[in-house]
Amino acid sequence: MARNAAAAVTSADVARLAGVSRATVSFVLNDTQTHRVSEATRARVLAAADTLGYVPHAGARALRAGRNNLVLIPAAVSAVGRLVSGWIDDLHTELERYGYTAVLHAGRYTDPAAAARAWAELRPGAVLALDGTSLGAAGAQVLRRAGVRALMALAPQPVEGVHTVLFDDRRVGVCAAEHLVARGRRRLGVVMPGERGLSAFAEPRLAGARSVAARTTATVTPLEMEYTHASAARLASGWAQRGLDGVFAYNDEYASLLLCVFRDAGVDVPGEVAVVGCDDLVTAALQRPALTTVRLAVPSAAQVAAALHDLIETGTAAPLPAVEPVLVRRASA
Amino acid sequence: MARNAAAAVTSADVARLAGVSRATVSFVLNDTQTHRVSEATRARVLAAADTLGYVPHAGARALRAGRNNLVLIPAAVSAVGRLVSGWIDDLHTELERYGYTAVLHAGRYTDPAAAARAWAELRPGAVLALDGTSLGAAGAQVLRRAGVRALMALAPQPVEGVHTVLFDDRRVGVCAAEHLVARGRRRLGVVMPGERGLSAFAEPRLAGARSVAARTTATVTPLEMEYTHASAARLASGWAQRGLDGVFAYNDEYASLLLCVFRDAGVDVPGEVAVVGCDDLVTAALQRPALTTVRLAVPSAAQVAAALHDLIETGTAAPLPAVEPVLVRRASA
DNA sequence: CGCCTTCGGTTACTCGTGTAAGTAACTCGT
DNA sequence: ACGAGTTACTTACACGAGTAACCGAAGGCG
Repeated sequence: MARNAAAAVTSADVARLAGVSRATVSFVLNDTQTHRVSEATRARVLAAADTLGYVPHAGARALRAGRNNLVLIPAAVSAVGRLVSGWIDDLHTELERYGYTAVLHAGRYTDPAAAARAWAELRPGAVLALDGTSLGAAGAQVLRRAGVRALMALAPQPVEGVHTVLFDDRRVGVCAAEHLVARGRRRLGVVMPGERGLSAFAEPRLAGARSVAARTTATVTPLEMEYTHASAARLASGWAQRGLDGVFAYNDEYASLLLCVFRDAGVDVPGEVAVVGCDDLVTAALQRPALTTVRLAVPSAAQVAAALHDLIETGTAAPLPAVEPVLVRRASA
Repeated sequence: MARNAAAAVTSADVARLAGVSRATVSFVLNDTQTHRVSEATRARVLAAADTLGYVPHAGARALRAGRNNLVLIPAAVSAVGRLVSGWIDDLHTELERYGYTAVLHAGRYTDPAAAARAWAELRPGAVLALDGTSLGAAGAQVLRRAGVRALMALAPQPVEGVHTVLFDDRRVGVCAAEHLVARGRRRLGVVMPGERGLSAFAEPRLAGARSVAARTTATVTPLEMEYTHASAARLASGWAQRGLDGVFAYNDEYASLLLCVFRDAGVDVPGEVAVVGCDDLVTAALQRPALTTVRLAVPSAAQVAAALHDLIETGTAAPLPAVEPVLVRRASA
């Protein structure tokens, strides 16, 4: 296998084989309208490119054009729940329609500025941050200076220089906690998941629940929990002495896990403890007891793709509707 | 907001501000050992880079160096189950240690060659395909010609030019079907999920189950199913007239969904129908009845990262152990 | 004083593309 | 027959970064 010998094939190779100049190759392959090429040479060029297996160099193209067609979505895969995974796939498809290449990247960075620098190196056309904290005003400035045209983020309040889709995780916590309080619960637990990348969502949800407690007679206790049977079982086994009568379980997956270990430990739901999840996953309605949950209405992938395209092309886009948490009441709370 | 005016800051800007040549900037920022720079100017350069918020242009660097530090993982997010999502995050971290930037990308391509071309445009240092079909010999050649150094894939048999980790989804189907047959089941159903990107896994699993049927008295019926309550309920409601006594449910998530709708429809598990999942997720053991499943032992993220690094640097790497399916027996089958 | 090193820097070329500007050949209208 | 216009292509440069080769000044040594 002549790996090193077989250097990457460039448009110059295609030009040589087709017996034309490199410029002509470029005109043909990009279908440039301002220049005409005879059908004969056009065919020769296409044939040459095909036999050589020519693929343009995105880096070189980005260098020349000053931007590329990447859309970077910084997010840890495990932080992408079932709720958004389908949505992200749809977004891929929508963006492809505009000619963009969507890409997911989950680095483990010490601070937001370092993360922004790493993203900026790729010179993406757009950056779409799904959590509220990873793209702040400072990071936005770094990316802008690096020539990134479109910055979009889900965030609790408008960020300077970023097209913000308003979404406050605190309101999720408020929504869940208010429901629990309305159902007569006073000693609330809030699950804090251990998985990577989730604290950015979990912390504000906890804060939201606390704000509800502050204006009522309720109390809030954070409950550290890994997404493992052992960790959940540990929580359930010592449940009696905690004396909690309501739990907001971060999301439906954690909630389902809790329902299982509560059942095994003989803790009655919703009798002894009411449970609220989040995301309204397919399985939520199928749990026994059926899971009360918070549904999040996210703008459609098509809307987001269109907005990103506008941002890249014109620098501005119509504001997108805010994400509203809606309580879906079922049997568990 | 002076978006267009504020052109991207380059190393030339840094050089100007620091009062040195661009070469010196490059030597300082890359800490080049072969050239010495006085402490004074080194400090000036670093300060200038910092105040300007300079970030190198990955494309330009890739152009010059002939390769970049990207590791491309082509996979749809929704096809990445809970099983591998944590693994992929770990892989991100491990690769970062070597200085690589891992990136996930899920395009919807008409054929594998088109997909390979799209990936090749980015000129990644490595491509890691997690499903057996997306990276064939033809795609490998395209990528090789584009200068991609490391190609790695999970595949049922060695692929020309690709560092293959042997993993045959058919064996998953065999493993599940053999267990069902051993438990006395003869009329088997195999769930074929509707989600994007899953057919690459589901088809061979079905084939594996069929091969078991072929050498026994059992029959196999494919069951089209979406990951929705409605689709699952439809399957459960017409269950009696199908006359099936065993199901391999593709994975644990589909299996859990099935268990729920079977329970609601009054279909007894495992009495009337035995159910086998796959992946051995956290929730599998917690289902009622506890879910029998197939566990897949994947090489560690650290092992894979090391192998990719070796491939990029030296062109060869030690073979990784094959992925073995292991049946985990519980109550549902 | 002449010659060799070392230090600290610069100049100049390269990577692969896209495109503005230029050019050679051919057609056409009067 | 000759400028004008059209067609079909080429030449030349820019994008941002890395680095081999070069270069002047200072220091060391006989």
